[in-house]
Amino acid sequence: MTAQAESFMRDQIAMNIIAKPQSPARATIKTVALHAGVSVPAVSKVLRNAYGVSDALRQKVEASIRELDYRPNVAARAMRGQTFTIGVLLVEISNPFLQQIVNGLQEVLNASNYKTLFGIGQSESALEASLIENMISHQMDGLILVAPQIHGETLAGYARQIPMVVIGHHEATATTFDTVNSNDREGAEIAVRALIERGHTDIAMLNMTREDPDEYNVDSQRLIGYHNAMNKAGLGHHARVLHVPWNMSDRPVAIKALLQRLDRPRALFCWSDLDAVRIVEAAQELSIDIPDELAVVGYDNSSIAGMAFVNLASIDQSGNRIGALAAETLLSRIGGRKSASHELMEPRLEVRSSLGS
Amino acid sequence: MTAQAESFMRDQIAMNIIAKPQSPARATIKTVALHAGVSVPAVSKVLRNAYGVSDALRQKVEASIRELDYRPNVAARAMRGQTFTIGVLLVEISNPFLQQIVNGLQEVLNASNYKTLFGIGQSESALEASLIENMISHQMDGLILVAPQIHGETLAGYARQIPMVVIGHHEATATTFDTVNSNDREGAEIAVRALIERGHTDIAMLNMTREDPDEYNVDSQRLIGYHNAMNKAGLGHHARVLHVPWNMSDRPVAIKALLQRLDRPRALFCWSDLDAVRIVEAAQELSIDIPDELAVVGYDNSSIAGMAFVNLASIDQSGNRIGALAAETLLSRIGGRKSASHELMEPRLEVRSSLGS
DNA sequence: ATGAAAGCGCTAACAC
DNA sequence: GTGTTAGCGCTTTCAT
Repeated sequence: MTAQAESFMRDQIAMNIIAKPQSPARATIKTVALHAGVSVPAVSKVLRNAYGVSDALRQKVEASIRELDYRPNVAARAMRGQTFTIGVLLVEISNPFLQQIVNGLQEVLNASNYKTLFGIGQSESALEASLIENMISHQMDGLILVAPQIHGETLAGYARQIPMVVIGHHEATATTFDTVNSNDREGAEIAVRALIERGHTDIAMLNMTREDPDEYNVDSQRLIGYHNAMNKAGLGHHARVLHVPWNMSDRPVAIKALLQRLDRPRALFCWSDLDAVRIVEAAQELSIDIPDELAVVGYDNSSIAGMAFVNLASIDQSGNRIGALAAETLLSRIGGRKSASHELMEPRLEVRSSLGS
Repeated sequence: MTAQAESFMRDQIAMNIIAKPQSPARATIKTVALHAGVSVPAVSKVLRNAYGVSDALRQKVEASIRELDYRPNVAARAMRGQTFTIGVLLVEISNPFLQQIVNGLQEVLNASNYKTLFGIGQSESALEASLIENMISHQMDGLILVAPQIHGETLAGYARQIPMVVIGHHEATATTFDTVNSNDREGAEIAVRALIERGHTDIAMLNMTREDPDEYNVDSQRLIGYHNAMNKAGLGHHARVLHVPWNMSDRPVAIKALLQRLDRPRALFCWSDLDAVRIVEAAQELSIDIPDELAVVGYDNSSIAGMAFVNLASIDQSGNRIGALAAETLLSRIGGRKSASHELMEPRLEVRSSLGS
């Protein structure tokens, strides 16, 4: 083999090493334009159903798109126009109620032109903020925040940069973003009233613990509702709020300890089924009869509440509808609506044996 | 007021109307360069810690970045370099086991430079495919797919376009992407063996139903493990596989019907706690004693399995570790690793009363 | 060590 | 109706 031939071979091998792994370079709008024998902007117009394209041109372009299996590059689009991507920030994902909301969101969004990407905040506001900024930086077309742990002013700052709808944040005075909520104050009142109607007076609330509570949070609203109901019934002096540390692992233990206290209440309204179910479990282990020795009402009417061995009365806030409405609200805002929309859905009580009679 | 002054005022007002709503135009790399009195590429190099920047220049640029609160535009970056964004596709989110995986993933990814965005497939392969393509189109730096309902060949096609790790897909022969799995075959064998050791011979399996089963799916692997264990014990002729339609709403009803059949088995291995818990519930409603009349073993050792009123024996596959390992594997592949990595974690049985003795 | 110039894939403004 | 030109914010040669 001559020196030239050897050199040629080496080049061939090198080219293969470089060229092989990268698949047959994805088609761009340029490739399509070339293939269809038209200009690049012409293709762009077809893609966006823009005004002023002849049928003939559209046919040609669409044929080329199919043949080349072309799909527009979202990243490039992001620099000039829309990305057709909606960002959703979830506070966390273990609470089954949030899954209802996600289902409602997807139902509406998947039927639209938009794709949905989720960020999961792990209940940490710093992580939430960085995810929101990342979504804005990705030039997403709109944001839905679910129960964010972020202050109202900061949210308003984000809303100036991107169309935004917030779920689980009771700030009906916000002008730059929309909100969709369940009436958490009313939900709590319904629960406590149901206990009062059944003759209870020693009714405590088991609430979530937060480092930095905020009037806009759902748990603050439920707390207000609890106090309202107690006061209205003249039981204000009996009001008691219990807390357990917000830590997944030892939470069940802390909840059990609560029931072992001498001053255990006769009735309990829990901010979430997550805790209410643990109460039911602990009561069974401690041979405390529900509802005769302890009446319990939870919140969210999660699927486990309805199971035969739990039978937990609970406030139902139909997360599916909340999610679907939030998605529709965002789409209408992206569509150009400027005035803020603040929706409040009414919750209802799902009566079950833990409530007593 | 003079005509000129009036005109001037109108202009001012108009400018405000236009200028006010859009917030103080986000700083770009150009703004920073101007502010620091350096070139645009210089700023870019500082951002990427690139080689060859003097300390003096770095100081100046970093000061300007802080002062202007500059954050690079991911969309623009996507066109030339990295996005520092990882995409995760989840088959769905209601199964608590998937939440363990998400926790494991986030633990590793949040400690890295990468941000994580999730797609939720709603158990529909068409939606999954469109989400994956969207993520590729966003020029994400890598993908983690969790239990995708997509065929191996299609996955290989995606893997040619982006670094990829797949969880819950038993294709150890794949060369273009990595996999991380629990040994589902072994898990099923452990469960069935535990029942056999306790004297059972009439052991059925309750499996997931799929339109289009695939040897690579976890449920197929568990089915194989079930048959292996039965055959090894000489019980092959007793093997029976039960199914219920994969539909969230009437699934509990179908499961209850299963226990009302005359040929109800004496022991049951369930592909998931999701179904096993419903079995426990139905048994209680039908006054079928667990474990004396029906022994049950579930899969995933979800938190509900351990609750006092359920007490369900279950196979534990430590989703946290699977998620964390998958994230590490992806980072190493993004880092340049070319050879495929296929990890198999060993599951274990969590013994509880539903197993009998 | 630093900057000038080119270009990623797409869309918008304006000719023709 | 269609093509030409310019430019989004960033990274990457390649001079100097």
